[in-house]
This record gives sequence, structure tokens and C-alpha cells, in this order.
Amino acid sequence: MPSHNADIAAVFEEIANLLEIEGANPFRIRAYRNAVQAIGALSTEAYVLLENKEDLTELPGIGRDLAGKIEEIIATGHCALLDRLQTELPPAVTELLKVPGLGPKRVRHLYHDLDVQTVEQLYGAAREGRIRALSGFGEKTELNILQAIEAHTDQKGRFKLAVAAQYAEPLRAFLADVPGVKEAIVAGSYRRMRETVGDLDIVVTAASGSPVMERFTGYEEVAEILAAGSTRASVVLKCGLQVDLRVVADESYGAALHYFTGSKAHNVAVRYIAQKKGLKVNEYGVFRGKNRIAGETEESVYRAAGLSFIPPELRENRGEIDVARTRKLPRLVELCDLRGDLHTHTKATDGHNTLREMALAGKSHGLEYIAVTDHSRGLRVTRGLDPLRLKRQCDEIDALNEELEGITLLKGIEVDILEDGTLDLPDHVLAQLDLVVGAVHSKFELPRARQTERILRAMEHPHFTVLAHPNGRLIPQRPPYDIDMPRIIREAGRRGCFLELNAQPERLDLFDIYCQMAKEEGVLVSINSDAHSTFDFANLRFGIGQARRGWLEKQDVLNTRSLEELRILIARTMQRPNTCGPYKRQTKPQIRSGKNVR
DNA sequence: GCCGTTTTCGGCCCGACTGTTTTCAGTCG
Repeated sequence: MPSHNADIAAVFEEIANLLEIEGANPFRIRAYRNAVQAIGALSTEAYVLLENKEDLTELPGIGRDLAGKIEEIIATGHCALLDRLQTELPPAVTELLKVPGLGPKRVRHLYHDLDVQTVEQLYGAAREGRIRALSGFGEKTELNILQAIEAHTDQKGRFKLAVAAQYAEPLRAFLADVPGVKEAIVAGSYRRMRETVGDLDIVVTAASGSPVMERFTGYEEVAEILAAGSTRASVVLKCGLQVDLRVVADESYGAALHYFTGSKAHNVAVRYIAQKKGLKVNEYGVFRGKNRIAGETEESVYRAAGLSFIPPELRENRGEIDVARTRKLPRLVELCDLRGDLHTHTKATDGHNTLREMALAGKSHGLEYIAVTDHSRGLRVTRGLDPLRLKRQCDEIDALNEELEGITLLKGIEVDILEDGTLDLPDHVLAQLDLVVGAVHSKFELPRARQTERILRAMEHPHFTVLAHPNGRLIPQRPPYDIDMPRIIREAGRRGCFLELNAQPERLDLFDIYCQMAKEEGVLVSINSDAHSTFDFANLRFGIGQARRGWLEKQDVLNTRSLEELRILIARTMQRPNTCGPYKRQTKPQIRSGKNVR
């Protein structure tokens, strides 16, 4: 089995870590880290590119040397450089880099002088007071290491976006209320709508002398103050979430917001471009010499660099800068573009509300139609529907549609895709429905080839409409199942069916890079709440965030269509007659134009 | 180790805070 892109990226990541501890040229280390990012963003397996005789040096940040190493890893499963580095340094030593406060220099010191190789050994050395004796270390550093390890072991890691929001919004409001504060905004990965966030970055503009720092460190949710200067402070909340606050003057608002929204790779690329124009970009503004020429708004920062405004969700240095140069960035889909929701549940299975309650809640969220897609009989824990109960539900929907105004219920099912790729209900039953949403709910551990074939076979079913939560991951407890997603996307394009972007905060599935791929293949994506209660429609905003990260525009999203248009598209997919002509496939958008900017 | 409308060599983003130091190295974002 050839190495997958994730395996290659892991090798390069490990090489970068070990080189760093060895004290190698920092730019060489950065080259490996850039390669990790480049390979992670690839829409095709590198071994497939090689089979197709593609030139890997065309990839951003991949030159002759790294291309050779990729070939080596694919051919042999090994990388000689990594093997050599691991004879010089024990592999576990890179784990020490994860301890906050420890960087490569200190890790090297600890290994060479105290033979510390693992976090356990580090903890022991700190408790025995052996670290303070090293030059460059002291009592305080030793204590910080102890505390960091203790905090690390019971730390929950990254927070789901929706959970982070529960802490971020009240804290932002609290800071906005401090006298002298003009703007307060949560930046960082939260603003970029990443599916999980490691910490919160908050930018505040305030008049000098404002008590904002004092109020921040005194916030009642603060458990620990990590650092507190005059313009920047870091705390850990009781829930374990770290929050970094930055205070700047009004005229630096845009520059600071840009800086703290990131991503780091995006910022580096923007500063590099500015530098070529003789400019310097920092969190205070854009400068030519000592003159500030921009910085009061983010738009002004981009303008100074010769770029159009780049929405936060795109700022990952995945080609957005090249496109911003040409002023052809996509007009990203917005929450208000959604006209329907094609995946919801009711009390009939594992939902909490009635048909009527769900319909009214959907309407109150501005939706014009919602598909009722309760589970099928195979999913016994949810009391999934058999043909008889489904028929009864359909009758209820018909009756309700007669009565309701401003919202239409569609008759659907979330049918189980069985292990062999068949669907959990008979064809003649599925044929009666408005749409069929198919999903995998069992046998997550099938090998890649079988899992992929299972889904492809299901998609071939004439009544199959939408593939729900295609990767099956649950943040943080379940990784995605092992499938050939690029192939599934291509086949969905050929077959003419749709892919779901499930907006539940623990799913957010399709992932962003697959949204991009779906767009390239002309496959429409349906952003669905998978609501199990009336409250869950609010999750659609997280789905929109993920879709925007995947460069999706209104026309790339199935449920931005009117009900009439939707019915036409579904009719085509379900291979039923319709009188409104074929759906015209889009031309492929070119969203990855050439190399990324370094 | 990568890259090139100034370049195939010599660049490669920028600043705050802490702790250990007596002016700065290390880490972080």
C-alpha cells in the first residue's frame, strides 16, 4: 500500500521537529513545515500524481529535494533523513516540544544535559529540582514546567467552535463594556471559523489609560494569568480555554485585527508581499519607512499590499493571495442565502420535537422548506422507521403541508447504507419520497477499499439523493472513516448526486478542502443542520462557516435554490422524469492558481 | 530547503513578554 499524503506530511513534520531540536537552519525547518501544509492541502494523493507522471515540484513549497523525498517515502515507506535523525535523537524527544514554554533550544538542553527524553522524565527532573541548576533555566522556569505538565495532562485540547463560542461571546461583551473601549472582537481561528479552536485571540481598541487589562485579568472566569503586560495579556479560563488579549489604538484596529486573525501562514505571505513593495506590516499598521500608510481597517492593509479584501475564512495561504491579486475572489455563501434544510429529525425517531414544531422553527429561521429525514429501521437505537411508519409520517406531512403557510415539508429519509452498499428500505418505498439522504452508521472500521465501494454502490442507487456526513467523524471522539474521498466526489459528479455539509458542531463534514474539491467537480453541496430539535437550526451558521472555508459560493450550494428549482435538480438525480430541462453543470472554477505565496 | 519582473545566490515576517540575565535569549502568537 503506498503512503498516503497524511503519512508523508507526518514524516516531514517529524523531520522539522528533530531538525529544530538539532538547531538546523531555521529556513530549512520552515521549508519542511511549509511542505506539511502543502501536502495537507492536496486534493489528490501524491502517489496518484506520480502515477500520472505529474511534476511534484509544481506544488507550492516543493522543490527538487522535497519532491525526491516524497517519491522516496512512497516507494520505500521510509525517509533516510528521518531514519538518520532518529539515530541521533530519540523520537520521543519531540513530544517535549508540546509542553508550553519549551521550545527547541530548551529541549536540546534538557536532553543533552539531563538526558530527559520524555514528558515523564521531564516531570521527574522538575520535581527533583534538577532543572533549575541548568544554565539559562531558573527556579521560575522549573515551576512553570511543572505547572505546564500538570495542566497539560488534564487539558482537553482544542475546543469545538460552538463550545468556544459559548465562552467567547460573553467575554467579548464584557470587554466591550469597559470604559474607554471602542471595539472588541474575537479574532484568530475562531474568526476564521475553524472547526476547533485552540485558544481565543481578542483584539480591543481603547484609549490609553483604559482599565481594560485590569478588567480582563479580573474577569470572574479567569483561573490563571499566564502573562500580563501593558498591551497584551494571556489567561486561562476555568474551562481550560486560553485567551490572549491585545489592546491597540484606534488607528491600528485593522492591522491588529488582520494580524491576530491569522492564519500565521497567511500573515507571513502578506507581509512578504508588502516587503517586496518596500513596506513593513505589523500589528500597528502598514509602514513605508516611519510613515504609516494604512492600518485603520483590514481593507486598507490589503489595499496597501495590492490585494482585494480576503474574507477571514479563506486566510490559510491555500491560494487565496494569488486570487486576491487578480481581484477574482469568490463571493462566499452567507447564512441568509439558505432557503431550506434537507436533513432534520423528529420525535418519530431520535429527534425531540414534532413535525409541526420543526416546521415552525425552520420557518422562524427564515427557511422556506425543510426535509424530514428520520432514520430508517436498521438504526434500532433510534427506533428507525419501517415502511409502515414511514408511510404514516408521509401522510402526516401531506396533511400538515395543506395547513402550513410559508414553509413546506419534504418527505425524506436518512436511510442506512448497509455494509454491502445496499439501502435499508425497499426501492418502491424510497420511490415514494421527495428525497433520499443516505448515511453510514455502522461498520466504521472497514478497510478503505471496501468502505469506499460501499458508499459508491449506495450512490448508484436510482433514488439516492444526498450523501450525509460523508466522512463520519465526530469531534473529538471519532476520526473520519477511511475512504477515498476524492474518488467519491468525482463519482458524485458523474452520478449527479449531492454531498452534505453537516452543520452539527461535532461533525462539520464535508471538510473544507473537500468542499473545494466538490466545487471543482461541479458537485453541489447541501448545508444541513441534521437538527434533532428546534434549537439545532442555529447550527447552520457553523455549516456556513465551513462552507466559506471551502470557497463555496451561493450557486455551489444546493439548498440556496428555490423549492421549485430544488425539485428539478432532485428529479434529475433520482432519475425521474421532469419537464424543465437538464441541470446545466458549471464549468470548473480555477481556485488553486499556481503556487502559494511564501 | 525554496525561490526569482532586483536575484541561480542571498534572501527568507514581526513584535511582546518572561526569566535569567546585567543587555538578551527563548518562546509565543
